[in-house]
Amino acid sequence: MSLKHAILVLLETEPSSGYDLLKQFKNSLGYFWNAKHQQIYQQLKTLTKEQLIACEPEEQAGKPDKKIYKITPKGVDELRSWLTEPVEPNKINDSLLVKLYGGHLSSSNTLINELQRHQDIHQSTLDKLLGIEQKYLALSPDEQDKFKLPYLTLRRGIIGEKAWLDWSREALDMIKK
Amino acid sequence: MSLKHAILVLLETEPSSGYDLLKQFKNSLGYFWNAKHQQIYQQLKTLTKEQLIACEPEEQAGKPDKKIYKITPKGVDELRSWLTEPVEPNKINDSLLVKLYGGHLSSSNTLINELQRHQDIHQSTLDKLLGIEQKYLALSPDEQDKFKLPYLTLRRGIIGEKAWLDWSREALDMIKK
DNA sequence: ATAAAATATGCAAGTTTTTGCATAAATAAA
DNA sequence: TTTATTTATGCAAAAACTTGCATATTTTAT
Repeated sequence: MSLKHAILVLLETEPSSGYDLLKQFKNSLGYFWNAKHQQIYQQLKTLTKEQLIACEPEEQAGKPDKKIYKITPKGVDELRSWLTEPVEPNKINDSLLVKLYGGHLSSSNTLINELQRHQDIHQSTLDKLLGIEQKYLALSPDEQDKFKLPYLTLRRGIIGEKAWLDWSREALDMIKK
Repeated sequence: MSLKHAILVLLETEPSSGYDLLKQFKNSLGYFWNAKHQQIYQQLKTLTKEQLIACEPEEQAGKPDKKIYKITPKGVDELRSWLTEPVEPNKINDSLLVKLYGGHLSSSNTLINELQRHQDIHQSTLDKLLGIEQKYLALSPDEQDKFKLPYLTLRRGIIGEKAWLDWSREALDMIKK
């Protein structure tokens, strides 16, 4: 339900194409929002119909044309109003934990391999986020202040990934023992 | 897609009714799986059709009748095979972080209240999980070993909630400053 | 005594998300 | 130089999930 608002928030910061949004989710914001390209394009269509965003085509040298979307005043109103409403805490559905929970039907090697595979993924996500943090910390105090809130969300990603890795080390130790 | 497997895993441990499963998700397993009652009842119907589970009605004194589902041998096969396949890392869609990211359109008081509201929820989830952990730690070494894997998933819940609370304290400090 | 919450299940309709297919040019890698 | 990846968008169908409604008894709280 709030892919809608995730998109509005991003477009409020900067007009973007569907593909731009996709890349943002994939490359930097994946620790708090994920969506497939079809979902994004569909939602952009819906939001355009609702007049919360507007589209302007942009020609590009060489590359295929982009459709740049920007938020409308009506969209900003909608966003402001959504921001005042309470949101539900995040719903978690974690297949890996389901696997572990039922892991006695599997071999410990299978479990260990799967855990290590996920560990690698989380480690590289953490590295990426720490890289982004370094860029933030290199900004002037003024600019840091400007991006304070996005930075807080980045911190959530970093702390969350570190916790995941702490847990996975504990888990591997316990399974191996 | 793996509500199916979440249910199979739980039924493999213990035959249950839809309502039992719902309570398990709500009361103890919510840190790794969440589902509404309609979703569970629908899935139980589907799984019965696929003959992965079977249903036996149970009369209860006083209370409405229960339908107790148990996993079939075919269901165990399906589960075993699923357990060997890699799963995707957990997809995260966190509306609270979307709100924070776009929080400059809102007042810091609104943000602070919302954060504190979530903090309370997470704190009480953590307390609940720590309570469950105490019960586990009071078991005999033999029994502890038997429930080692479910315990690992509980640890994930505990570590995850603690990390969330650490982050939220940091976030509140930064917003208030 | 009455109201609310918990126990227990389900249909129907709607919304959201995923999967499969499809196109097309540019750039980077083998 | 051929192949794979990246850039860029979209339709249609299927699957998954949510919301609204509906019922009926029991237990707990006021």
